[in-house]
Amino acid sequence: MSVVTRFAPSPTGSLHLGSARTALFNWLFARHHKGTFLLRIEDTDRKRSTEASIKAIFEGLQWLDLDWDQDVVFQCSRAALHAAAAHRLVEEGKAYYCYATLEELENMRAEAKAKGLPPKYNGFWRDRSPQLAPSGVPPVIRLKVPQQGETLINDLVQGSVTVSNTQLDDMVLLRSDGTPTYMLSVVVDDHEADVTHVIRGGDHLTNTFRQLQLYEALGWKAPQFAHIPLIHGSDGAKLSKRHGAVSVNSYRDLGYLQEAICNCLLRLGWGHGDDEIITREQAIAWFDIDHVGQAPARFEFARLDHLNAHYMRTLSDASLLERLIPFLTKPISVPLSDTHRTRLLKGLSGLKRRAKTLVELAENALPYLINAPIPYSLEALNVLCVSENNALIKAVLPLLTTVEWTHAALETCLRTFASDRSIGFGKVAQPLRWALTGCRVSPSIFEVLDTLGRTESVARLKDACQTGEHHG
RNA sequence: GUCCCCAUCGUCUAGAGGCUUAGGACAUCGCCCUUUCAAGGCGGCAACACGGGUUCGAAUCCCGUUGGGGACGCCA
Repeated sequence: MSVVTRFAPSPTGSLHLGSARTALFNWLFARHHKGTFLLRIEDTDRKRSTEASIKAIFEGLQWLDLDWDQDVVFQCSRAALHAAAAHRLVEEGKAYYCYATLEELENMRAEAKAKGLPPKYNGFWRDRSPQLAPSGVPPVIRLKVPQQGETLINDLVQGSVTVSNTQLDDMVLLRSDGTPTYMLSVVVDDHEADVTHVIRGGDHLTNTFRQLQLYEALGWKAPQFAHIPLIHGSDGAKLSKRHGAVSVNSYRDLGYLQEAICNCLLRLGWGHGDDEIITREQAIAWFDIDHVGQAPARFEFARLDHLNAHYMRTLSDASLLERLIPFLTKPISVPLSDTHRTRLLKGLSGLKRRAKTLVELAENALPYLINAPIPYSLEALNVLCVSENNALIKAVLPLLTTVEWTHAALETCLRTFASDRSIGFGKVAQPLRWALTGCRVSPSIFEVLDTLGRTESVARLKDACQTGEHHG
């Protein structure tokens, strides 16, 4: 039988990093086995589901390049089918109407807890005749879960996990307003879609005991389960909003590449020998759940930064530029002109080695995106107004008007200039750097000159001399 | 409170009883390169949580302890 996996997020927020990894694992498993990867939006909680979340989830998945097969299924559109399953179980005597109020339930749990028992519904209406139902209380439908024996999960990641059925309570299948709960919908929909492998976060492990009971009651074969360990923050607790950026969309806005995010997520809880940089193709070829670890993994930025820097460096300049453009318009707040685009493309190879994120890259690119006269910070002015520096720049200027404008020629010219005066090259380069970029650090000075071009470079240097004199 | 799960360098991991003096990567530290900052190269520091078994032999199997995490909704 061909593999069918699914990613089934609830649209109550943007795509969480942990959910993204779940999606990635499901996607990879399906692609590896040449199976099917489905997307289902679990919007049975009408109060908390939002259009914005649905949009964010689609965006996130598309950005990560995780494509799904077949149409998206919106779970609430199938509510009638779910309700029918619940009513069938009532008819078969496997489920029943329960009239307990919210207050009563709260009391039951408190009472059980006080006695050192698991906090659960006590089965009050399990064997009572509905004739005794109080008037005006709309009932829920609960599953009759056997109270003897135990339930076993043969989990593909966690191994066999057993729980005593006394821990399980008669869960609600249909709410008093007639809408299905997650427990019911998930089972019905996974069954209808012929899902073969349910790969999801470890926080669902205990739900699986309940869902297994439901499969049993409905007389359906349960899929295989694989509960992957959760992603934790640097403090060891389940990754959540208080750890800072948590949605994939926010990582995109922080300037991370989808390749880096996927590679990073893939290596959280899974490994393939000594391989660290793993392409999409390799991931598909190598990924399988038997190598997924059982321990939760901490997410830390350092690794993501490193991977991101790597992927930025290896991307072609042309495609990196395309990804960089959305980050550029912010600081310069004007559309990219052709001159700037050409300049940037030329300077990108030196720039991309010096940044961890697109945001950082955009910041460093700023000197290429402005024209003389460029703004000088107080720190820059302090360098430029030193008379030796000013004189040095003045002395270099005539050379620059005649030298052949190539990286190699510029290098020869400036190095000769320095050695003729018996000064270290740094003494020449650093004032020039301040004058040309307004910054303490930049790519190689020859590269900066080459990238800016003769006209712009000379203009900046002339302006720097004037500005320096003025402040001196 | 009840139940379930987990445990190799600071972090992510390799490890399927002898191939292990426990390997790689990130981070960190040092050196080289060098016009700044990076990148790159070379090297250093650094782990099998603890205690019992099983076995000729255990990071690997079993039990316990400790520590961490997760779940206990008419949320998903």
